[in-house]
Amino acid sequence: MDYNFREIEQKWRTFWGENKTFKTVEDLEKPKFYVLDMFPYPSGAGLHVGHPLGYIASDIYARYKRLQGYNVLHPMGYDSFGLPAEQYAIETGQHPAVTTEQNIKRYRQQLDKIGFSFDWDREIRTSNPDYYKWTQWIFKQFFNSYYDNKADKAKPIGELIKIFNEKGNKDVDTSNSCSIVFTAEEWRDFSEERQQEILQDYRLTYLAETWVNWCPKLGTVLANDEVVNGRSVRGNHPVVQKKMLQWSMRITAYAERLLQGLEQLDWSDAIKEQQRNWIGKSVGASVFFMIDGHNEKIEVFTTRPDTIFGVSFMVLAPEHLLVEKITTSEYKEKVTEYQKEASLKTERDRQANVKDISGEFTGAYAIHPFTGEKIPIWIGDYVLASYGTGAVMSVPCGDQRDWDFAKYFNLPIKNIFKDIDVSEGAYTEKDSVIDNSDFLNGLPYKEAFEKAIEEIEKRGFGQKKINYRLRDAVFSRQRFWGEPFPIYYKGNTPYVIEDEYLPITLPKVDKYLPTEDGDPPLARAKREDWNYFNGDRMEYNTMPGWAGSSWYFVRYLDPKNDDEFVAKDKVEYWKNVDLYIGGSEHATGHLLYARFWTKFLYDLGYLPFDEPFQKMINQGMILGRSSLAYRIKDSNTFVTLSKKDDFEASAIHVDISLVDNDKLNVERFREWREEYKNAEFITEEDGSFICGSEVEKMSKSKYNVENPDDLVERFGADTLRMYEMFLGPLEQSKPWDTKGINGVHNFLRKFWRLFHDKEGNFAVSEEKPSKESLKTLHKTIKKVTEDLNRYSFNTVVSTLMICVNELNDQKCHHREVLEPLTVLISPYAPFIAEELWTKLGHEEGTVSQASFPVFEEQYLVESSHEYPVSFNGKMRFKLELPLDLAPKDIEKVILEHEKSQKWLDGKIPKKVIVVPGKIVNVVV
RNA sequence: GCCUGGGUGGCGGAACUGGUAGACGCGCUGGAUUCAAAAUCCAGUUCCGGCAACGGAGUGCGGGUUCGAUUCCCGCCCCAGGUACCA
Repeated sequence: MDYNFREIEQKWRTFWGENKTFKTVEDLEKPKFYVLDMFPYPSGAGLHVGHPLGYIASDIYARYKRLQGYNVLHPMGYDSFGLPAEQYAIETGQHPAVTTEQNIKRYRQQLDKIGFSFDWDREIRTSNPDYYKWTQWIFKQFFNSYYDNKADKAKPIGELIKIFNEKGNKDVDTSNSCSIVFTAEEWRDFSEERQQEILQDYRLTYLAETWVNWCPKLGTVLANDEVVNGRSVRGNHPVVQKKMLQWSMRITAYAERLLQGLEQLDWSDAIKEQQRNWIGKSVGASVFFMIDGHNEKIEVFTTRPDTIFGVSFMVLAPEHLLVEKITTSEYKEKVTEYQKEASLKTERDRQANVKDISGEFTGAYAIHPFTGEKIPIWIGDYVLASYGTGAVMSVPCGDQRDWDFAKYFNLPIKNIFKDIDVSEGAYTEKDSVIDNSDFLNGLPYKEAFEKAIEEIEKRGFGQKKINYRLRDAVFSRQRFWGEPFPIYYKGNTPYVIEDEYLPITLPKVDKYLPTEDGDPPLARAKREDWNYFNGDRMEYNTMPGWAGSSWYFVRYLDPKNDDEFVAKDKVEYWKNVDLYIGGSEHATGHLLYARFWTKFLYDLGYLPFDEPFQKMINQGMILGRSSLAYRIKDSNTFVTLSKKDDFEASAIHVDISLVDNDKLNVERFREWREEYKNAEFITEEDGSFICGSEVEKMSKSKYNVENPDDLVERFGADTLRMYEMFLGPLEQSKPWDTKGINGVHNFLRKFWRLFHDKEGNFAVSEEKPSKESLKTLHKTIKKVTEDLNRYSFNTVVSTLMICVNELNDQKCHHREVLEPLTVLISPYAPFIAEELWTKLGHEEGTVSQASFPVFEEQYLVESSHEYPVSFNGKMRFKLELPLDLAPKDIEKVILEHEKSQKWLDGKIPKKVIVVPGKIVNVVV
């Protein structure tokens, strides 16, 4: 019997499904291992060959760990709230739940074909009320918590209220946005509404007026990472700035812990660095400058307090609140004009004109805190209102932007660096010695930095300060297809809904669009459409896409629990994810938010770990290889690749199924589309038409998409799995090439043939295999184990190929070799392995319950080694020598060898290096 | 600009801690089988010279350390991803 992969794969797919082979239960006897994929959004387009890449790798690893005796948790689910389903609903009136359900069905079918060992009993969907009940519950925990800076953790808001009642807010050290100070008496006298308003400033999720990225076309707010170059990532629509009352998450309270936590994670440097940059910690000082003739001061943030004596002017952002107050009448007109211009500029324009220097003098002066000098105050749009305090102390000798500004407006440039020339530009290195700076003179950077802060604090015009670029995360979306908030309003005051009424399910609406007043779609629901209603109105916003994905990895541990988001004993057993595989595009979104929520739930004692994903691998993208035909301008004539430069021709994407090895099937091309029916061709000399090619993203519009279903049908899932791994290192982006899949398919057939005779009968020998075959086997076990341990999935495939090639040459058909080899290959090619495992006589279990073979040194012991002999580092010949030969004797044998004579050419070698068991190098 | 990766045959890639560069696969060339094709099998395939034995060059470029460098160090070029008036 030949290798009938279709029959075999169908058989085992059914078997695994019926027997729930990969169902996982807690087992305290076994060590746990949690392997997780980033769960997909089930889009209508289905999967292309790039999607399963990460899933295949994680599945291989999950199967490998299982064979090693671990209790492996390997679940899958769907991030099923999202914009595409909603857009489709707007267009067709179809409820997003319906389309989502259909898409999930299709995803499941495609996934099942590939033979993943997921425990489908643990499947979750973020849009399922059983699931989002707990997303709402977690939101409530954020609402009911504040951040205690002293304890460096979140605590119940009740504790804070108690403190307010007893002592007011004077001494509390929290992460907050409260700008007033009150006593206990005052607190108690506040109205309920006022108290709630103040508490908002302390809660870890709170309502606040915020500048948001508003996308008019999508009718929603977008997160910063959903906007690129002033346009929405989804749909590429323009995005403008708008002020709205929004729910926010106080992620800034966790900035330092999110930064520190990275140290202990086994993630790529690139991702860690991205998160570090995103958090953007800078250490410096906050300094106050009095304004001459006003009872006002300007607060600036600087990372270079050591250069404070170099300040020769100040610049405020055009939007800065003090500008109105301090501008003198003489300069009023110009300043107002400049402010107007700046406000009209979009963020994009400001970025595009980095080189254009602009600004206006306000007519006002600040007083230098140390020297008492009068410093002119300017406004300029290179200072951003949204960062720091929106004001800078300008030190032209130490900052290039300040230097440029000073040069342009002819402002003084005071040099405070010893022996450094600043006439051509600012000196931004930190290796100089301070000069011209009173008490800082003669100090190097680090000492001057500390000394400056010390003096600033001592004299009371500022303090050391740490600034973060990270902003609180906006948590409201004006969409329908998301989690409703567990919130109702009395007047303008929000109240959370009691646990017993959760989940608050999505109400029925007549349309999925905003109302005429611009309220979100949920405002369309009538009172009776809600499964719970209280107060004057319900919250109309829904949660953002990242809400459900910020904690889903926990729900897999206990997916059906209706009393808790996860049971204590389950989370104690499984803990966090040991291996997480997914794309790197989530670096500053999902991966940051999930870490934030985990730390928060850890603070409240709900989770026994504070980092969700211990080890992460980011798989690269599989790119498509597009085929291009060149059409001569204004004609229907196409020209073959080698002659295209003789014409004025433009490239047209051709469906890759019409092209074989760059050769276009001209007949089928004519049939492909009506417009090419009468196409003419200028061919190569041999009459063939050759296409050009380009490596780019897989997309329908480029006709370069390969569908995994087709490949499974033609070659089998085992072949597809192995080939995707064989393409190259997992993390790397690489082009897809369907041609190469044959090589892997042939390998599996060769492997199958080791177990069968010429007639196709199962024929495995019970005799003792040769020493050589055992050596091949154990060499392979060793390499495969090592490679899997370092996640080198591609080289494992090569190793297995080499092994099968060698066994084939050795005519090895022995059980003692083939049985362990079957287990070895099973993580990659589970279907064929199951079939052969059964044939080998294991009727009882499946190969997934076998034990991973362990390599034995004894089979690899060599008595001799083929020494490469180099002369001056260049390998010239090889010589087989016993391994127990002493280096001195090796040297002797080599030098006396006839081939050496030629290279020595009568000369005496200067030096002979013998590395026993490795190489010999002769220096002439 | 800054940060993080990376640059090896016609292509994807291998070489894990400095020790035979190009494993494995694709493609290509030749041969066997076949009426023919597909499939399969065998041989060859880094480049240059040579029928060959063999010789020379060679891991983006230039330099260095070393008996020996794809691997380590210095300078530069190019590609990909991220990020940006962040004070």
